Amino acid sequence: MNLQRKFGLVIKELRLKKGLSQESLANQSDIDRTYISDIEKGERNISLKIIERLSETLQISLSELFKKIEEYE
Amino acid sequence: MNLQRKFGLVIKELRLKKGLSQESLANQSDIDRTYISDIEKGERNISLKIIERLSETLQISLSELFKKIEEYE
DNA sequence: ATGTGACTCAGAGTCCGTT
DNA sequence: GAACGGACTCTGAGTCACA
Repeated sequence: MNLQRKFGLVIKELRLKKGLSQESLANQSDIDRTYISDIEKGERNISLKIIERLSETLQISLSELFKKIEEYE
Repeated sequence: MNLQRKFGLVIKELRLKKGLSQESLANQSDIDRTYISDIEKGERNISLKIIERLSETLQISLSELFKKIEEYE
């Protein structure tokens, strides 16, 4: 499984843990709802700026976020 | 200091610690030499794929890489 | 509330050389 | 060996209608 798919899975997991819909995560992160959908499916090779915005909204540090991602291997 | 600048500083630090030139890091990571230069100066908003390739060449996990980045704040 | 296809366009990423 | 520049190509960012 590649990195961007793992990334999507972790984002989805964190979003659900906070009881957020894709739409509200999208609004809070100032990202389009359909773009969030693509990210969670692992279909986008996202950049540092997007990663940062998501981690802020989900209230997780970048190192903790990537630690979770690594646990998927 | 923004995230991409901190990212660049950490990459440079790790590269020097391994005794690599920008050119050899570029070659081993299959990234353009001039792009490495820009990244280290914090002038590029790089994607997940590039981040992954750099971490592989520099032999550091993504979570450890971002932990170092967070230490710059 | 989420998925998909199709789109635009700024910027990610490359290649050449010169300082 | 690294920074800088111009001139590229290609893909990520961002949006929309529709299912």
